[in-house]
Amino acid sequence: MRILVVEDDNAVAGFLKKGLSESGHTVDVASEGKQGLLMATTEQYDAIVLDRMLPGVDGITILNTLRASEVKTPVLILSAKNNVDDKVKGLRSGADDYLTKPFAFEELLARLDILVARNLQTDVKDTKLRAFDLELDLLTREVSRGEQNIELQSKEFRLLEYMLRHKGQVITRTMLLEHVWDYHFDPQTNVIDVHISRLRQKIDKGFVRNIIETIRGAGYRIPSES
Amino acid sequence: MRILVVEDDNAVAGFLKKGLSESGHTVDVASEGKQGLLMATTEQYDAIVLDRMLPGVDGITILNTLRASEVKTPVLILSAKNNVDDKVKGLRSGADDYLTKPFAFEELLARLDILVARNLQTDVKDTKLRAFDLELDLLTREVSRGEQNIELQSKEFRLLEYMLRHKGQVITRTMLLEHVWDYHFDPQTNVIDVHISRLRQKIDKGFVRNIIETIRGAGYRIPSES
DNA sequence: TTTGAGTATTAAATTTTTGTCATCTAATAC
DNA sequence: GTATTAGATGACAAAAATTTAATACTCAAA
Repeated sequence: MRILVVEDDNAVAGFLKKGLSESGHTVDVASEGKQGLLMATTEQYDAIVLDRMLPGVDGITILNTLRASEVKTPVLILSAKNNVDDKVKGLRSGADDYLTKPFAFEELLARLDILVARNLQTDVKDTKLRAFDLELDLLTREVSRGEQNIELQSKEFRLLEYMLRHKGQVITRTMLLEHVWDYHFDPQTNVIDVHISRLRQKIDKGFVRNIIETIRGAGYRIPSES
Repeated sequence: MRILVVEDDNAVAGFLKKGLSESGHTVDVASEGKQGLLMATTEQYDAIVLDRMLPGVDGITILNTLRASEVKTPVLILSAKNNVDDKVKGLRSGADDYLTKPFAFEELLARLDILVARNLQTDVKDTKLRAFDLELDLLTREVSRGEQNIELQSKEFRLLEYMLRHKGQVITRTMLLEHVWDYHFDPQTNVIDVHISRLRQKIDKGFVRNIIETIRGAGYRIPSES
């Protein structure tokens, strides 16, 4: 479990790092707000422990910025302020928990565990696959590119789903035959080429950026990002 | 938002009921552990506020029983005990939050809101529809009854999905024409009857309990429970 | 620049799915 | 008990999706 601690007080930061590490977690420490924000947005953490009072910025401001940029990592605020208004304000800003100093390390650990367990549960079920402005919703079976809705046949849908799940890698015809067609032999025809062609007519025709690339001599690919 | 308060101290219970009601919530109070357990398992709540110290039973015991019987309603434990071991024990038993008396009502409210919001998020993403031992997974498009896997055509799948989403109510042919076939007129044929028949062959044939009931003169129904 | 292998596209053939119709069965009212 | 109506089902027809096959295009090496 990977945890980011944003805390300027070296004593507290050290204490947290030591304790969390001993409990088997990986810990990164940011001693400054801006640095913490950067790390939180660029790296992937299971939870963030955020000090309320940081030099320069307020912890709440960081939290707001974080939530505004779609980062959903659970945040536990740590604060010396023990008055109700501050607590409520912290909780209402999108924090998932709020603990006042001094605190018992055991309690912090228990609370972090709960936050992470909850989040895992939720995380598991992202029902959408994406590439550029193309979106495929596994639940509703809707596919769209930009604003436009696209109707796909069931084979086309499965083909696109498989390719999106393997975004970034080269997908050979054999892979597609095995996993989309369930053929465990070579049908000696160009079924796949035909389906790729039809799929392209629907998702790439009229757009500048093509979703499906041809890798000559190997197969196809949907590039990872930009 | 519907909240169950399990609290033996009348003063506290009254305070909570008044405050939560004023914030627009519906509140039920149980002054005894056993009663609380019964209400929590038979009724549907958005959150439970559970006193740690109840006459007779311990709050933790109730919590354990609740979780053992698959009740996932978020629980906030309220306690006079402010020592770390107790807190940790409470949190580790499956509570979602732990607040010590005396507490500020505003903080309780903020914490309850977080719990409920979280839970709603999670709830939304249940990708399975069920009736008796029949299960339909919207994500993988797999349908099974008991141990057995069932292959459905896309129309059959949509038909079954619609019926499961309206489990318990009578489903008229007009409803099915509108929502599964997208016909906004009467095709004057028995398309639906034929599809129901085919669906039944797949999901009901060979089983004692039928999933799809005929409501003569009205339509069909999948009964709610047992 | 030419050539050939690899890929794209179109049209036709085939298979699968969906819909229609006629007949059979079951339920309810008379 | 019989008649009448609503629903169930099997066989066939229509429509739609998928596959094959023929042909055109593209890229890169000789």
